[in-house]
Amino acid sequence: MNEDIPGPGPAGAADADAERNDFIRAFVREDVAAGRNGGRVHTRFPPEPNGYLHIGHAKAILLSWTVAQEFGGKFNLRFDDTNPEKEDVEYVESIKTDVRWLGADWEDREFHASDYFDQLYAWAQHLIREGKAYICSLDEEKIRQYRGTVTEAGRPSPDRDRPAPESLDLLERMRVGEFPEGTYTLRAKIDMAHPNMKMRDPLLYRIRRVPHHRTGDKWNIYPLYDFAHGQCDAIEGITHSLCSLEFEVNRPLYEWFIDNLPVPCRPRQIEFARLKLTYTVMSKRKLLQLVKNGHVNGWDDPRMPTLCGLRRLGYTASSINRFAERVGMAKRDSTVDLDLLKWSIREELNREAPRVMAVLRPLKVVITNYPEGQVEQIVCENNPEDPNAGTREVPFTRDLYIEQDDFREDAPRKYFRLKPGGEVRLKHAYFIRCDEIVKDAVGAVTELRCTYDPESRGGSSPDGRKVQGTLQWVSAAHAAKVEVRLYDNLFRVPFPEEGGADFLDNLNPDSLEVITGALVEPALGQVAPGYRCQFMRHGYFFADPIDSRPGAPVFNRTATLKDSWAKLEAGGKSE
RNA sequence: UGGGGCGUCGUCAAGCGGUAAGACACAAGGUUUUGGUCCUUGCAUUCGCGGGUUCGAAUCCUGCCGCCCCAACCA
Repeated sequence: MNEDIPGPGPAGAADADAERNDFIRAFVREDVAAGRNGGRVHTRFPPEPNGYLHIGHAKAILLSWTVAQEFGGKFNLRFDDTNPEKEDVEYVESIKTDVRWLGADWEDREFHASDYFDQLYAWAQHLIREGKAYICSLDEEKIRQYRGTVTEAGRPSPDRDRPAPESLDLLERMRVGEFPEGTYTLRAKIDMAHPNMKMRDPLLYRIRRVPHHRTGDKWNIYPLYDFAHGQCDAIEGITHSLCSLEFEVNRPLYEWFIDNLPVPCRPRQIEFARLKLTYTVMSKRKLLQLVKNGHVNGWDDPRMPTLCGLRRLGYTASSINRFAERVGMAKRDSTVDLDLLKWSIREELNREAPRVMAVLRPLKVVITNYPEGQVEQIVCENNPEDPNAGTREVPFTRDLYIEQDDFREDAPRKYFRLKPGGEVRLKHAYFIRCDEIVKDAVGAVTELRCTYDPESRGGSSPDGRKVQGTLQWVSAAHAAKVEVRLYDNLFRVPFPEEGGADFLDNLNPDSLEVITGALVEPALGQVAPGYRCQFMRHGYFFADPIDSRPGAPVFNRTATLKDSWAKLEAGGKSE
């Protein structure tokens, strides 16, 4: 790496957390105090390997992980792979990468629900022998009809009292593949009139004559979520099974299995509100649609709320940890303001990211009274927030570029930047005054002819005169040309589906602007992928790990800086 | 409308009978060689609504109202 350039930004480890308190931790504390499960705490994150993890999963992962940490317990990663039709190994690796990136450590405890298929099958047989499960021959449509509705009780299946030996035999034959899909199911015998629909003889196994990504063609039947989840928890010695609110209605069933099976442990399920964010969508189905329809460039497109997308945008794991902490934990359906997420990365990068100068839309400036051919090395501080960040040298010459936005021929009263006859400071360098505007045939400004004050070297004048504006700049002869990608919110409205709208209709057409001719200070052209910095007065940027090439980094805008000038002007208060 | 859950600032979220934390956002000042950061100040006389209990309620009781989840051989 070029020595002129300050070191890379923060890599992103989770930082030590302040004391947290929420209803889940209160329950756990209670359980530990009461000595339940021997006072152990053991949590797990159970993703289904059918998609990429998003920021909502981060909240769940970090909850289980930090709870385990705080109570001196353990944390497992378990793939909930009971539906071979939807799941694939493709997703397993990305999920592991993302969980690891967040800092959650499952050590050697990576499990799969499919690891327990034999045990689950044995427990299914156990239930049949106990008279608590039976093979049902109703088809899908009939099962639905017999189940009743939320206001009417269901009716018992005609097979409800099938003798255990017969059910046992049928189950075995289902397993070995004697029957086509849909012909039989295994159901628990609970209560067809139960007010909780989940308790009306729920299905335990269905026939699926498809290979599984881990067990191959060993099985022709696969357990359903309810029959797998709690038992898997119990097998792993999980004490606290933390999941989102929609599983609240499944809890009585979860407990029914724990109560009726000789399981080795008594896990407790506790539900919390899943994370929703403004200006985005979170469901796997919709994210998949964005990818499949080409609205974004893949799961790791920096506009996606996926963890790989956020990582590629330039978010650090520590900023996401802090975000999750700040969001809090409760049971209320809620939608967090995207600004809170953005703030979590800005706050960190403000502290740690080196400042550099970049001109996104260049406007030529010639310093007419500066000697031609002269090159001065200007000393620039790397980070005003960090005295230890040191300095670097940036070349200054007669021909420079500044930002087009930083010059205005007809400037409003509160415009502090360069205007005809006006004076500004070039950051760390000199005061310059605009003397002359050069325009092309159609009247567009192509060049500014300015004079500098040699006495103002370093950016301040001995006579104490003040300038209101400070601009970043680059030397025309030395600047490196790079590609910059300006990312903005994926959707143009906070609630893309509000009022029954199709979320695709609310995509933000300006969510990505690619700038190919940005000019940056010379050393920045040699930066390694993954480099983080602040482009002064623009925002925080991240050298894209995928599209950057040696000597040709591509910079993704992670977050903008707050822009109170834009706000002023938009509010019509700039006069 | 059968069951389950939830309603505290624009958005999250503390509070658990003793008189409304904090964060983000927002607003107004100050500092500033980033119109960034930072600092100061402001921002719920009120806790979905109505009754009741109490010396005292966001917290207890009660009746409404609203929102979410459950009728996949998905998780």
